[in-house]
Amino acid sequence: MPKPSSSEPAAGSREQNASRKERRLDLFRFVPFRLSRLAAEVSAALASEYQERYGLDIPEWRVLATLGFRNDACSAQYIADCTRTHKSTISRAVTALMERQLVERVENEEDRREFRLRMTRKGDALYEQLIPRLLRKEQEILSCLSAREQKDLAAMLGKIEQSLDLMQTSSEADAKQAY
Amino acid sequence: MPKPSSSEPAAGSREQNASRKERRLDLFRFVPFRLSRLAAEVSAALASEYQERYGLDIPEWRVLATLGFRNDACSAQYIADCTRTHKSTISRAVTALMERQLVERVENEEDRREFRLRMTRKGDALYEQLIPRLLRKEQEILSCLSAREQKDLAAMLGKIEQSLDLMQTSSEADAKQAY
DNA sequence: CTAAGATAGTCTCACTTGCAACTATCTAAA
DNA sequence: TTTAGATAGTTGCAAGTGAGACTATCTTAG
Repeated sequence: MPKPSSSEPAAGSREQNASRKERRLDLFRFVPFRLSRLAAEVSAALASEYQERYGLDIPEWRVLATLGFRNDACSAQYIADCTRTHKSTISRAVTALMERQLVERVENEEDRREFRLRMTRKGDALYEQLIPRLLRKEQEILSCLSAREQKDLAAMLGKIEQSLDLMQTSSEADAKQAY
Repeated sequence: MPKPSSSEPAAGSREQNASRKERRLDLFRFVPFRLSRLAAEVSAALASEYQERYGLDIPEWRVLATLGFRNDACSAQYIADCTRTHKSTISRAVTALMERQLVERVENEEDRREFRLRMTRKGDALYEQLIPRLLRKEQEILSCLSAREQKDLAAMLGKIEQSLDLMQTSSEADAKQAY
């Protein structure tokens, strides 16, 4: 990966450098870009586990991950909210998973608009095979950090996540309060 | 955002909980997922700046960011490598930016396969308007962290980035060594 | 009870983007 | 020099995804 040289060849006085500080932006130090690129690379690193080996795409994996972590069945909308994935994407993922008989759904007698989703035995088996691989991969990626750093990183991600939640629009906040 | 309850209702002995630790995965504690979601949200938060206000999409912004940080012109391929964006995506972004006369390109006499790209005066003006807004937004997002934490976060991102580089395939590593 | 509005899930459409083929050009080796 | 392979950039195509319309159902206000 090439990196634009940070040592700019004598292109101005120190005074200009000071003002440039606000007028130029080093993409490689810009946290939003770094996050986006890092997330893409980490996703790609994990894809080999759930895509190549198990034929799952990201939305499908998110459905399984949500169902697998919960003991009880839940609705597609709930999964969409949890994972911040559009409901149409979740709908397609659920359809694909049902065709592969990894997930099943039953009508909810109390609210017949929604379905209760849960993993089948087959889905459970796949899930239990997949999870250790993913956790191992995660550890592999984080192994460059000490245990202390990993904990700190998790805490900082948490703070930013929380802060972003607060920055959401009120309509989204209302939607969330429904839970 | 609903969060699956972490306090699982007495579903097994302590022994089972210990083994479950490896068989279940809490999406909300799974760093790859958190990164992906966080990156998406941060991107969305920035989009209002460069999309709504300046009509730029992400690839276009990445082209401008790379050109703006460098003093000299560079090739489309270089931008693709820097930003880890596919060359076809960069190609389309450059076309759009040229149509808006924000970027211009000149033939490279030394290698007539490639073009040297640089911002026009108009592109520079837009860039200088945009950058302070984006930096302010970044600070806003990171303001929930102390200066110390921000520095630590940057350092940790750096470590993971570096570690992922090492995890790449040899063909990619070769490509990088060309620089 | 009825009507209006909210919500769950599906489906169509449009857009974005990666892949891969293609052209043009460069490089290296026979 | 010639030829094979690599590289820069463009473009057609296909897959994935979000927006929003739509149906069915639920909720609430009158």
